[in-house]
Amino acid sequence: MATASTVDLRRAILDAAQTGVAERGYNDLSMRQIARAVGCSVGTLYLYFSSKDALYAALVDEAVVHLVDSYRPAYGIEDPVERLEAFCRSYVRFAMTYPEQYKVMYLELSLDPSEVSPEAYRRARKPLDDTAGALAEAHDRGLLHAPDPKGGAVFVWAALHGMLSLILARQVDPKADPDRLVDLTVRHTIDSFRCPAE
Amino acid sequence: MATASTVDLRRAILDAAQTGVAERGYNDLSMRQIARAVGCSVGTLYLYFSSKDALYAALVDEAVVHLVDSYRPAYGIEDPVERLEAFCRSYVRFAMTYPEQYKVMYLELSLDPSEVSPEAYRRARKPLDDTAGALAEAHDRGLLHAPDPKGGAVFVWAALHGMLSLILARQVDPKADPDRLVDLTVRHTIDSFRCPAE
DNA sequence: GGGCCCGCTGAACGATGTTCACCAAATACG
DNA sequence: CGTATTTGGTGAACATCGTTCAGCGGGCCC
Repeated sequence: MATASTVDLRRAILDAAQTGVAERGYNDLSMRQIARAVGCSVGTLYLYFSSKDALYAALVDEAVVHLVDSYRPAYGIEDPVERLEAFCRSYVRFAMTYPEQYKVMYLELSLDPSEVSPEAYRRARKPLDDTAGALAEAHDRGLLHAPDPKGGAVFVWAALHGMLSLILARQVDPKADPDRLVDLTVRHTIDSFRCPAE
Repeated sequence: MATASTVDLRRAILDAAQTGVAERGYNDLSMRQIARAVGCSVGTLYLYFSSKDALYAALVDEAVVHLVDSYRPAYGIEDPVERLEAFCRSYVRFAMTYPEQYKVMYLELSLDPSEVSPEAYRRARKPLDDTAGALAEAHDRGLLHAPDPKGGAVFVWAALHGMLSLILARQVDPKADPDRLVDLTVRHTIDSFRCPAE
């Protein structure tokens, strides 16, 4: 139980940081607040994470795992276009459901990229590879026109991420319904591969 | 010359903040550093700007003016599709040339939206309206298929902004050439309005 | 010339992330 | 069993941050 309590402490720190970030955002969440929520001292946090950014990076790690997990049901879809759409909807649903994690992952500029672990970086690229795979399959079957699946996947990512970040940063017209906007974006993005114009 | 020196001081503060943000980014630029660069005291900064965020918002104001100005040459282009492409290229060129201003404008989440002035907000929407106008004109002439120009313009914005923010946040593969990526994005985005599939 | 006002100062305040000398309990060893 | 060592945790202290405010000096009006 001795070692169990230490691993539980690490878990407790992550949980407290998680809820704190969700409530107050990264910048307005201090290490002292986390320590108080956990019930330990500030110095203890640095026994488990080398810095606030490192703790943040660990949060990103877990968020990425959740995102990748949410892709799993879509793997069973046989039609590559429908699978692609399912990927897109998983992505936007994740961003809309866990906006703070999403901001942490892709929006927060203060996070030093060297802080995120290489495994996390590799994991984070899986959704992109899956998207490229669906695009390639759809192209081969003549369902979509995507001669460059890798570049196409980056475009899909950029389009979805762009709309999501505009919404999350409250840059778009507040009168517009966010869900409708992302829905239009998903459809328009997929439709953009339907024409052979490119 | 008395009043001239005060207005020059405001100008000097803005310039120092500008270069400081470009060199170090917003978070790592302190008011004391700005004051030292200007050659005045910290307190003086607060005589001209009520807070660091307000100073930041003034920087955003000027960046928006520059962005809108960069759109001007494109107004002369008669063909709406070419005009639309010119708008897109102005947008991405601005973001790639002044990445810190661009981050300030659309990426920085810590900036309270209430801090940016209403005029700046209105100005910032002009590029969006111009894009929607070009889309509507192209649709009417049968050159593009954009039955919802306003929504289409938001999509264009989101696609460009998405790719730009991914590049600026160093999320995309560093091996890829950024200029080629944005070029592909611009073309693919415009082409997405070429097919009547939607 | 004396009073006033205005632009400016910089020390001070609370809060931040981070470090480090200390400590207590548990484990290892003779 | 007693002592030494390691382990995990503490919280005061440090530098720095954004922000405030009592005070200062020099030009303007009466």
